Amino acid sequence: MSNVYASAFPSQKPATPPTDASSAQRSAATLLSGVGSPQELLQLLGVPAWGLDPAWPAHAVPVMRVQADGTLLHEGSRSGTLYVVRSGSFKVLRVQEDGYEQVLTFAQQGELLGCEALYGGARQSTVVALEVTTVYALATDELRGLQQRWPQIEDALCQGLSRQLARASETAEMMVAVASEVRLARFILWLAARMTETGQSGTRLRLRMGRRDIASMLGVAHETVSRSFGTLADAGYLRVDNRDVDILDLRGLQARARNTRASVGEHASRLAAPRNYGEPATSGWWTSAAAPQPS
Amino acid sequence: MSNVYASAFPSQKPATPPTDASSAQRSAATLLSGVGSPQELLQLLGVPAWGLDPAWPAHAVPVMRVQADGTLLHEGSRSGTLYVVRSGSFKVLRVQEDGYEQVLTFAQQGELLGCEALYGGARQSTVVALEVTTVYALATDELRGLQQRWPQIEDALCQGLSRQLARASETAEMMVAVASEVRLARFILWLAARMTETGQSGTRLRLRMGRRDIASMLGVAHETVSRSFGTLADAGYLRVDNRDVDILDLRGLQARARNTRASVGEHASRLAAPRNYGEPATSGWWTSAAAPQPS
DNA sequence: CGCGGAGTTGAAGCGTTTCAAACGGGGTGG
DNA sequence: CCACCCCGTTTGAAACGCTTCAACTCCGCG
Repeated sequence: MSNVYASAFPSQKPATPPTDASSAQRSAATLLSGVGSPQELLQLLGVPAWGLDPAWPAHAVPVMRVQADGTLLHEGSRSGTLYVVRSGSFKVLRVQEDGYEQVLTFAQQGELLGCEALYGGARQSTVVALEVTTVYALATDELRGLQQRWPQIEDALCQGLSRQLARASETAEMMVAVASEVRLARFILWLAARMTETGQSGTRLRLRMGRRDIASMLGVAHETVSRSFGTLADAGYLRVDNRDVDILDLRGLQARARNTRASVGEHASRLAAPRNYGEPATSGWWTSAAAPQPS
Repeated sequence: MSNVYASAFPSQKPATPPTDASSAQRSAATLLSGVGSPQELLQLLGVPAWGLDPAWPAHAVPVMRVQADGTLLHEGSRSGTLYVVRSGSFKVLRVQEDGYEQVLTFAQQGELLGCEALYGGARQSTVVALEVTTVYALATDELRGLQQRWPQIEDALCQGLSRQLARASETAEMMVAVASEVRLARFILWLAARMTETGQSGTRLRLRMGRRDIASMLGVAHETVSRSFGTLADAGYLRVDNRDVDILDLRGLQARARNTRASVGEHASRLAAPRNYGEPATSGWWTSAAAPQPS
């Protein structure tokens, strides 16, 4: 297997997989499990692999496998490797000084992990696999080489970074919402939107994370998450069976997710005057990236 | 003035300032106010301008001026311009469907604004100046040209993007904290850390934003922010006079900011075992980017 | 079979929200 | 120059919602 890897990156010293230092030491969760094509990588990043010679499969990108509950990245680690989720899902968290796990987001197919590596500092967050998972591993020094061979990678990465940033603001909106049911409703809609992005159902979700993780991300007690699930189910928006969730009434759920803190009345309307009032457009999905937004 | 601009970017059609479309139409808040040097731009982005010919001041980057309460970017706009804060400060927010302004973060010197432009979609957030402000304006199509002349810009931008991402996780930690005083304590520490980054005091802060904006970002009522300020002041951590805040007891404030939701006991310690327990290191500042973090 | 973890549900306490009123500063107009 | 108003900020009191502690069920696993 390591020969495959070595042939893909001849400039690299033999058998130096771009694994995260601390994760390799602490847990045997991450394994170099093969290689993938740069075409697939670009497609994962949302850039159609135009101009890439499809008959050039010789060069490959290392793929790593992470088992369930395995740690891909460790807070404080300094290795400069970037990961792109190929399959499965992760939770991204920060461990507080008192030991509390603050979940920041959940990552799915196509998402970038370990972006802080580019910044040069230490890793800001820990990344744990929620199930069996595979990721593309891109060591920053190898990135230079890749970029020279496939300039598209550069753009794809920038776009990926920018998209991660956009998602960060989405998660922020979930966490600061007032009522716990609103938080949960937004979370479900957010998950559903991400599902459809990767070609999955969009109304029938199988949660990969526990109530406790959801609660941590939403900033509420896990009992409250349970209760909120019950409330949303009683209202007819969802059908909930442990980690299986069906969205029964999408519009209703969206309406529930819209409710925010008591509006400042006309103060806000001064700035945002006759904007999308009464418009069904939500802040993501359904009218996701293609919303023409009347300017 | 426009000749200066035209000479800086001869490839550009004359008099096509890279202003955000909607902001230029809606408010006369943004004005092309001159040009700056790429050296300063790189320095702002945290990349020392090594290798840049300092005796090459002919080429310049357009600088825009935004008046207080002026809108730099409008949610939903599609123009692909990237901004770097040169002076002053902004609030970044999303306007909810019901008119409520959800503040996502505050941006200071050196920060990137409008990064979603790279992603190609519509703007995700509105950006409003909290005071008189100047920004560097980088139209994406001009970026290509800039990159060819100064390759450092590329790296600087990537690092900036990655740093913005790191900051997003910091803000997330503030917003999901449990008690309102903890949220506010973290906010103050976060602000102070950013102040020191730009060479300002670090213990003597002049808030540029109102209580309402702080409350929105922290996800609490603005009355609660006021009360929390009172509580932190009564505890001796701060001296608060309207928008002037002095940090009197930094360690105490840090301790107050550490308090999170009741820890899951030993569940969390299983994963993060003997990590920085008892270590004074906080999640930013004081031991900011240089913390060696025992691996 | 019994243990432990995940999820649900109940009841009590408390923190936050909400409504309300008052204070203070900065602006405008008389 | 003062009065006045507007708005940001502060403080009070009541109601609500969430957290917390607790008990209980269900399920997988040793």
